[in-house]
Amino acid sequence: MPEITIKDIARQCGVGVSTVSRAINNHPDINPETKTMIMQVINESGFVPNNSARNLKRTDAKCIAVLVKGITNPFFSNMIKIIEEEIRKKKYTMVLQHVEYYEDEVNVALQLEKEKRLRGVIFLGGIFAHSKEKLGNLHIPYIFTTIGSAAPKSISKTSYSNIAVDDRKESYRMTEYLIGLGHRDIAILTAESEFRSIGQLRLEGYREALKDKKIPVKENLIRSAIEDIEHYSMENGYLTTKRLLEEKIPFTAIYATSDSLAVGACRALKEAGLKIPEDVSVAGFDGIDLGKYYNPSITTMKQPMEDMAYTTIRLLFDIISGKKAHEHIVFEAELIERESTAYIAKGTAH
Amino acid sequence: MPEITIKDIARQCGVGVSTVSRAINNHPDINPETKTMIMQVINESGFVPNNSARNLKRTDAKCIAVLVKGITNPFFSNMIKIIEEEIRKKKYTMVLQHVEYYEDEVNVALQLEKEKRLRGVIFLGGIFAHSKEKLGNLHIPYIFTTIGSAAPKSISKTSYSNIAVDDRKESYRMTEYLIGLGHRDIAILTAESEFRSIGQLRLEGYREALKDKKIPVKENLIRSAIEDIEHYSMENGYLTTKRLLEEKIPFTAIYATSDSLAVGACRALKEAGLKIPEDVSVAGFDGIDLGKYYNPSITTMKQPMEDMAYTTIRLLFDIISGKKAHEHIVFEAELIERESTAYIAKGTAH
DNA sequence: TTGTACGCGTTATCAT
DNA sequence: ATGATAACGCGTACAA
Repeated sequence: MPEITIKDIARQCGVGVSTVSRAINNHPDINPETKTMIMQVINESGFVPNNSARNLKRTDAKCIAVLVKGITNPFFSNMIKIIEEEIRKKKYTMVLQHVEYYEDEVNVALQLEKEKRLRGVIFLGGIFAHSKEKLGNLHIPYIFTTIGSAAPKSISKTSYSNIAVDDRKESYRMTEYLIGLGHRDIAILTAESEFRSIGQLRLEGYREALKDKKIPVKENLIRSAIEDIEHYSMENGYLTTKRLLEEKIPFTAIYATSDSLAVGACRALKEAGLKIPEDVSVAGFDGIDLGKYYNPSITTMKQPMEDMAYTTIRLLFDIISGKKAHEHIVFEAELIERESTAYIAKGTAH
Repeated sequence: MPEITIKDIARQCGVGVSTVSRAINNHPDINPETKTMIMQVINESGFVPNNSARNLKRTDAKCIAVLVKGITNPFFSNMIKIIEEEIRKKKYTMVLQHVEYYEDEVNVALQLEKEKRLRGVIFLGGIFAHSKEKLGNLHIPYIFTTIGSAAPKSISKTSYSNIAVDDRKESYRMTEYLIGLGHRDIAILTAESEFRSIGQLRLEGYREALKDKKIPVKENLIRSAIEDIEHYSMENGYLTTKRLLEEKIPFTAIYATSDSLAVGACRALKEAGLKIPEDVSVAGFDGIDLGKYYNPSITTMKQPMEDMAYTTIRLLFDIISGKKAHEHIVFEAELIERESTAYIAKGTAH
């Protein structure tokens, strides 16, 4: 198949390649007539400039990469939309890449930096477990958003930005809230066992809250998600809760560390003939849309996704333009009480 | 910042660039010792080959592009996972791109074909409304999956593959099912007004079924999704249903043309004090996980996503290797009866 | 087994 | 306003 290039167009138009290039790239120094003529020929021929060659040569790519850890997380969808829109407004382009759980997002960023002449990188999700050396090779500004905020101390805080809620604290608050409703046997559905992962931070918050309230932590109420299936999924919440019920360990509330897990938990409870919140209270985390529309609607700790998204992209642009230095911003989450939680009914324990 | 290139590595190692290239690309003609030496230097230096330059030179990219229309559709997530896995198994790489609703996915494919030396393209979602000329410029095999199956006649069926359910027929079946339950006033929640879109095909099936059963179509029971928000979203189902209720048009069933819409509808009904399915039956379409975990679980027309995904990627590889010609496969959907639908209660109409 | 030199398609520089 | 030409970083004949 004969790949059609800028040279072919130039020949067909009887002009030099530079003129064609000028036409394509909206350069000022070109006769409008020549330009329309060239554009016409291009449209007819179906010529598409080779992006690899462009990126190879170009100095000003005006491109920002967004790397998302995991693909099925609905939590990020809205954030990405906002970020994309802002990037478009600035006449930049965005390259969105999903990174598998086992892939190293920094490697991907390193690649993209060279390939696309990136101006900045946004990491969405994942764990901050990157070596200083590797990050040192990333010569452009990068921001971690929605990532367990505790980064290794060896990495200078001035070399990157971080935007997240305080997962430990907010998890503490949610646990405290459930305790306040009279619950003492609170099962927690958690995912991710990696050190400093969001899952672990939330678990720590739970432990601390119980400890502070002098409620003994029952290890058999701490349930890790099943490994082989998507961690933060409804299915995982469902299966984990089912197992919990089968083991007949008494509890009066379930604190799921994500709303998807909470949904699955609700279903399992319902199938077991338990009423929410009369028999069992269920709380989630994140504040995705679904929680609002679920039945019962689900009490959750809502992360200010829109705010976080806007802040992320604006901060990145400010850093790129030299207006700001790196920042580490902690957002407050909002406890939204909905139908799925209530005061404990006396004498019940399932 | 001094971009480090293959030349720097070569100089540092005291070898020629080709030797470094051979080391990077696992070529056979290289002394193992030289290779390890070079790789060591590379690792220390943090050198990352420039992908643009590579793609520019390379002839055998072994890369397949997956273009997804719209980003927040959970329906595609599972399909993408399967496709990605199969691609990995074949030692190919996958490039996943989300295409906005207003963007032209064929343009994106055209770009990528040149940029990444693609071997094939998979289009997920969207509408088949592409000009013959443009598609003619795509010199590699491409498959449309989950796209309204009625393509313009001007395009030869031998030039592309298509994998989908028969949206009109399956929509007909769903409507028929609801009619079979005794419903006559069936509101339909639909999205997309574009000709030949999935939304329109499903609407056509609805109309036909009513017509065949001699039930007059009430135009005010046909509700289009609100334009400015995500079409197939829970929010849209919720708001649309709310409006429907406010208008006090009597109906005993809602057929939502996607499960997300159905979820929103359920919530709106519940808030209005209506019971599902006692007062109103609700049916969805697609068969996403959520329908199973929702409360009530939602009757749906399940598309065989896994099958469709496997078939798509296998067919593509067969076409690439010359084993097969293009195919047009229609899958059967499966009507899954769940808790949200039931026989009509006599004398009720809301 | 290794090194030299050319070219991939484009943009930028410098003439004209 | 336009054209010739030198890079961009890499892979690969081809020569050594």
